Amino acid sequence: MMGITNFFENFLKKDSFFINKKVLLPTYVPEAVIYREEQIQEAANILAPALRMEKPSSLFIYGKTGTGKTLSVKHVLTSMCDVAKNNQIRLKTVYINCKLKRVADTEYRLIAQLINELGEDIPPTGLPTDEVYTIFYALLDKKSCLLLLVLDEIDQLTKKIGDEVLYNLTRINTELKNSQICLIGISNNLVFSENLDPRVKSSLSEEEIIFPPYNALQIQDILRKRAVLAFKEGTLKTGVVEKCAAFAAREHGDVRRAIDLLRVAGEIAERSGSDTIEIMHLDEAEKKVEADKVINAATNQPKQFQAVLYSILLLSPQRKQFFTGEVYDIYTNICQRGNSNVLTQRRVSDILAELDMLGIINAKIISKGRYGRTREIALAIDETIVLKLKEILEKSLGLG
DNA sequence: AGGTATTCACATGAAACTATTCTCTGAGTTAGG
DNA sequence: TAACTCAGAGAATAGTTTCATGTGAATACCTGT
Repeated sequence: MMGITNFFENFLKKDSFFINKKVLLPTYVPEAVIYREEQIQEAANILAPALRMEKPSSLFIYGKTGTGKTLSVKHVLTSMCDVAKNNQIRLKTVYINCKLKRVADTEYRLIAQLINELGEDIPPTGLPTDEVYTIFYALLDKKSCLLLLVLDEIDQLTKKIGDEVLYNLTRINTELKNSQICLIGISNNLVFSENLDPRVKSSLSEEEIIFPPYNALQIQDILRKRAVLAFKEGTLKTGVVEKCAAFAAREHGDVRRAIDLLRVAGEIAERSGSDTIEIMHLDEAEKKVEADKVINAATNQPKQFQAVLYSILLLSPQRKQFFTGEVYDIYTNICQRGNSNVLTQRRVSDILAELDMLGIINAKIISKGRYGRTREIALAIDETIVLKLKEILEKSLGLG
């Protein structure tokens, strides 16, 4: 009893070396966006007509994850909103992330979310989709404003439900009397528009901006800027920022990851009772971030999915690589043992593809000639994670 | 030997089905006038 | 008669099944030398 109280006392007394941890969270929007001035200016040029209530060209933004796309767009939009407010311009901006599960990842939910943003409530299900459209039209027209609609991770949306939604959204303008809508799409996928309906493509990507990855030096600068705000002076050992940046630069310049890494390193250092953040903590953070990612992905999946993953884990210590059929056999066994029903091989094949996407396995389709065509599967995660993951899955699946 | 043709073991696609969650509608019921 | 309840029809969605078609190359099967 005393021990734990002491712990809390000490915890309070020993002031944290975080000044403001929020700065390192992905939701943080910094005052200034550095190394993106060019792109921001270009976007501003394209969107500026909106302030005169003229519909700007629709805009498409490409770039890998963590290259500042979302941040830059948000930055531009907030300043536009400020100006609009000062000058009583009826400009509205809506930002929607299409990847968010149960928020905007289907046609119905996307429109429902839009209606929500305009300040109206809509039931989560039960209504026909075209009725939702009608409500949206009416609502938007009533507002008589210019709407700048940002669809983040738009590639995820079209991959899942096709491009009909986008077509409908671009067509809206011809139906509206008092309002206009301007689409701004953000995509991680550089060849996204290739497999789009040509009608949609032409009306959606009138203008395009490409965000190149940051290089290591730029990442360093960005990290330092944040670190100054987040940590007390002198808590960050030299070399930590450099290593963090180098690591991110290797991974196509993903700053978000780098910042995340820095935060986790800080947390680990704090918990271990150290006064400074060492490179050692960074290494540990790297492992933890990776492990968390995998474990999160796995636990959020349905039972059957977990069963497939579990059979792969069982199979992997014996052999470096194996094939779909072998996984399926083991999986069938597990299901029978766990008394759950067995999925078809067709479905398992899809699950394997998903596991590949999540980066938990490496699957390559190979042909073994006379002996068929199949996926060559290898586990892509660290040994230490495997044990942990195995435990979690066993518990979740109710296996002894 | 050299060239086709087969054939395996899945992959990949499309459509359709199932269970669940939710709304809306309208018939039947209730309570009050 | 107005308000209330409650079953049933209809939607959206996730997860899956069914049916159909595709596919790369190691082997089997020819062919002519």
